[in-house]
Amino acid sequence: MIPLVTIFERLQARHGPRHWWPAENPFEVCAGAILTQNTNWGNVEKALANLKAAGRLSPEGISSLPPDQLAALIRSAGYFNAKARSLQEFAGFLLQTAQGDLARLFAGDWQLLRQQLLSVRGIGPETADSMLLYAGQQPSFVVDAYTRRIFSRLGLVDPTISYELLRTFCMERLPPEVPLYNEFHALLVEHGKQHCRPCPRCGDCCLADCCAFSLSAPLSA
DNA sequence: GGCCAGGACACCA
DNA sequence: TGGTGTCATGGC
Repeated sequence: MIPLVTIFERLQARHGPRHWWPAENPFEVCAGAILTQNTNWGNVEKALANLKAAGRLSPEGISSLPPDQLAALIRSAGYFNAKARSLQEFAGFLLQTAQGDLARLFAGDWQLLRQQLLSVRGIGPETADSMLLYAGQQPSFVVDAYTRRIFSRLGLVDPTISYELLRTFCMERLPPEVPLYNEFHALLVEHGKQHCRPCPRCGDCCLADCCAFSLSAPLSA
């Protein structure tokens, strides 16, 4: 079994630093985490730009907007009715729990906060962990479809493994370091989006030992 | 025109 | 606990 740190190093060598999360402030990270659910990031950027232009990219701005108007602003992100509701649920939670102050929200026990976030309608495990890691700088590993696909292709886990089990698998094998978690997830997304194909020789992910030699080769090779 | 993209939830067995 | 349907736009 390839150590996760080795996979991380190969991803790093292949793709370089990813500089995640692409946002101007922690609240934008949280809004983006909701908007990007099962959606291309390019569509999310348009929705975020609309919210900014309307002066609504804040807990108060989102909370005070009629649902249909909020849905219209985030239309490009898809599932706009559901996501408008989720954004308002999160904004309400943030206002009620921490007076709209994310620094205050993340100041306490983050594992307790994770449970609270999971109780907010529209925030599932990946969204909660993205908020904790990228907005709150807490060592909560983010798992997504790419993580499951790549790790199962490498033979590390079963492809049907649950979110929580895969997250635990990762966190038990990595030191709880925010910069490492940040970069690892971002690299897995990048690898999954553009480059991860079954190896023509071994059938594994191209990060496998079989193909590790080729990591320095051009991406088109 | 079909497929996929940085999921979550309700409902059912 | 796990499987399935639904939510929906935009790029390729």
